[in-house]
Parts: sequence; structure tokens; C-alpha cells
Amino acid sequence: MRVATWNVNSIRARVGRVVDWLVRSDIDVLGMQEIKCKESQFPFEAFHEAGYEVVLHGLNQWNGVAFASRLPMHDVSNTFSGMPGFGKAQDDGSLPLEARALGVTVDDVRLWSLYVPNGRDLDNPHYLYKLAWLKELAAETRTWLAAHPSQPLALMGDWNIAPFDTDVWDRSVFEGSTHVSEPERAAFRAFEELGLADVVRPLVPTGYTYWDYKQLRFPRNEGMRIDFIMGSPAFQELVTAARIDRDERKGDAPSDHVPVVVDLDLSTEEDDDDRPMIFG
DNA sequence: ATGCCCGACCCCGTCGGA
Repeated sequence: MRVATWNVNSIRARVGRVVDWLVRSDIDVLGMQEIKCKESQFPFEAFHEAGYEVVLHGLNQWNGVAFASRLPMHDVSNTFSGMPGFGKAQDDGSLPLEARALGVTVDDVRLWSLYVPNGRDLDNPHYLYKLAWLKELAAETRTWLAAHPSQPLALMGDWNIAPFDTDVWDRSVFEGSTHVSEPERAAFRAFEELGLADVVRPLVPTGYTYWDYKQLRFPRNEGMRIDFIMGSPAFQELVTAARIDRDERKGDAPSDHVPVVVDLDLSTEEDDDDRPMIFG
């Protein structure tokens, strides 16, 4: 099974590119972020014609997450337990929940498409929202792992964190900025402390996943590595290959992010629990 | 060439992105 994540930066502006890439790249399941639309605006037809079903969570022109899959999806969740909201308090005093998380199960693999809040600036309320959002996601992940110790899980998407200084082209440019601050990096490492791991980095040690549209960032290769597939131990065992599709930043009307892809070998997974220990 | 920001909104400026 070939699984990918891609911040598409508006699906309506890029549906042709995304569907062409899905077919050309032989992708089974794609988690998308920043679809920037609600369900009534989503271009379902192009996906259906290519053989993909779509589930999505989109509330308005901001954020929005989706899955396209040519394998059956079930157990769809459009939030995680405890997910913080942001903005103006509603009548009941709670903050509005944004469309930043979508979970599906495909072939017993639990997948989340995540769009972690940007943070904006270190002194912006959005930064504390980002840290709280990650903390609650980690707490929920800990609970889930305890309840499903052998089921493969991947948290994939735009994490809006550069975990290492080498994940940005020039660390000095980011002094005092979000994405590289120690609290953000600690929030990211908390997932590793739960047993999750970036399953792409060992196979693709270098390379960025995002280049700003401004200031010739892509031609100069001034990018950031902020899109990750974080797999549980059971997921890590399945991974046979990975790639960052840098070519998708080229050409007409690209997203500012590129797809990140992993191949999973599910052929022996079901044997683990049930096979008799003939040679035991 | 991979080339000086883009998308969504609603009006042609503002917000958000990282």
C-alpha cells in the first residue's frame, strides 16, 4: 500500500495537478491539508473519475483536511478527543474547533491527516494554541496506543515544525521565529517519546518539503522540512520505501509544499498475532 | 530552467501562510 501526505494549498486551485500526480505516482491513500474549502465546494468528480473516494473535513476557506483513497476507508473522525479550539468564544463559552485533523482506517492501518497550527509569531496567541494543540494530540495518541498496541498508526501532515537546524536553509534567518523554537521542537519530540518515529528521514536523510513562493526560495533551494509521517512501532515495521517528491514544486501553479510518500508491506502483518509458533 | 507570492474572500484590499 502506497500512502502519501501533501499540503495542497487549495484543492480547487490545484485539483488537476493533484489527481494527475495520484494516478502517475500509483498512490493508494493521500492525506491532504489546506484544502481551503467546505464539502459543497470540493471537486469530487475529478477524484471519482480517477478511481478515488474522498472524505474531508472543511468548514470554510481556511485550513481543511481530506483523504483520497482507492481502498475502502472506515472509522472516519474529524477531530481528536481534547482538541483545542481558537478564536472568539461561542455562546457556550467554548472556542471554535478548526478543520485540522481527519482520521481514517484503511486495511487496518490508522491514518491521520493533520494540519498543525502555524503559530504565526512567538508572542502571538496562535503560538500557545499551536503548543496546546500538539500537547493534546500527544495525550490522545498515548491513550490510543495503549488501547491498540499492535495496530499500525501514522500521524501525517504539515507539522509546521522544523525539528533540526538542518531542516531550514539558514538557521539565522529564523532567529526569534516560529517553527524552530525549543518549545515547538520539544512538542514534536514528545511524539518520539511515545514511540512514534519519522519513517521518511532514515530513507530520505536530506531535502525540504516546503519552499515559500516569495524571493526565489525554490530556485535557490531555500526551503524547510516540515511535513512528516510519524509512524507507531507497528507502522514502522511495514515501511519498505519513502520519497519526497520535490518535482511537484516545479511547473505551473504548484503548491508551496510537495508530497511525502511511503510504501507499506502489509503482506505479513496479519500473521503476527495468529500464526502458531511452529518453531517456538 | 525551478525565476522575484499566492489563494480566498468580496469587492480591487485584507488576511493567512512559515
